[in-house]
Amino acid sequence: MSDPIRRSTKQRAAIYDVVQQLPNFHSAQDIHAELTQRGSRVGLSTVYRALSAMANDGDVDTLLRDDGETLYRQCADSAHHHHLVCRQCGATIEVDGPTVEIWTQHIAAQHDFDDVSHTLEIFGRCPQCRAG
Amino acid sequence: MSDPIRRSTKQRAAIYDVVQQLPNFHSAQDIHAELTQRGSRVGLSTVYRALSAMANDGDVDTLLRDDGETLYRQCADSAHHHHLVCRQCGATIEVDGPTVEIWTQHIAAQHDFDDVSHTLEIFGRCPQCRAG
DNA sequence: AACGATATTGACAATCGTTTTCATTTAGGA
DNA sequence: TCCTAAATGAAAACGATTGTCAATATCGTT
Repeated sequence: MSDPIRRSTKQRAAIYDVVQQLPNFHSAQDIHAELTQRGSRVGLSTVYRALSAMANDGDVDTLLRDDGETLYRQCADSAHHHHLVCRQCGATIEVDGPTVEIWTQHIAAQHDFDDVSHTLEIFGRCPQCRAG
Repeated sequence: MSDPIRRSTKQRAAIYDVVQQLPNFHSAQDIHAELTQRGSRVGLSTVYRALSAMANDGDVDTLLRDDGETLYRQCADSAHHHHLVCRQCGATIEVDGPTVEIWTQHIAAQHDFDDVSHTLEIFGRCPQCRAG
C-alpha cells in the first residue's frame, strides 16, 4: 500500500501526451505506433509499463476487449464510471450509474460478500454508424 | 447465418460431461487437464474448438477474466444473467438484474444507440473466504 | 454393410498480446 | 558532482489461443 516512487522521464511524458490527445480507446501497441509515427523512439516494453502504471494510478481509463486485449484512454474524471461503446467505430461515451452501483452493493450484501467491485460495459451501434 | 452442421463425437461428449460436472468457472486448459486426468486423451485444440462452439450455441456460459483468459461453465438456464464471483475461491452465484437491464436500455436509448448488449460481473470475497 | 463426402481430430507450428530479463542509462536527492 | 535506485529498451520468454494439414470418424446414401 506504500506509494511507489515514480521518476518523471521523457518517455512517460510522451506516452501521456499521446494518450491525452487520442480520442477513444486504443491498445498499447496503437499508442506505441503513434509514438513512433511522431518520431518518439520509445520501447514497446516502456509503453506497456507506463500505461499499466498510469492505469494503476487512475490517470488513464482501461477497457478489456472481448478478445482480451487491453485498451487505454484518457480519463476525464477519475471517479468510478462505465462506458457506452460503439461496436463499429469505437466511439465512447462515459456513463454514470448510481442505480447500478447501489444494485451491485445490494446483491453483494445479500450474499454476504465484501470487498466488492464490478465491471460493466454497454456495447451498441451509434447513430452515425447506423446512418452510414 | 445457416446452422453449422455438427457431428457428435466421443471427444465432444467427454468435454461436455466434464463441463457439466465441474462447479464454477474453469479455463479451457483446466478442462483439458481434467480430461487427461480421467484418461480421456483429447487434444487441446479440440477442447478449445468444442468449448467455443458450445459457447456459441449457448450451451455453456463464458466469463472473461481480468487477464483476458476465457473461463467456461455449465449453463443453468440460457437466459441472460450476470455473476457474483468470489475473487479468492472462484465460487459463483448467478444473479439476475431487471433493474440493470432497464437501465442499460435507457442509457443506450438516451444516446440513440441500438443493437445494445452489455457485460456485467460483480467481484468480491465470499463469507467462507473471509472466515478462512 | 460398404461407400463416400466432409466434418472432426490432434500433434505441432504459428500468432499475438504481454511480461520478464538484464545490461545500460538516467533522474534526482545528498 | 556523486551515488543509488528507478527507468529504459532490445531481445527472449511466456501463455493463451488459433491455424495447418494429414489421418480419422461420422452419417446419410447406396
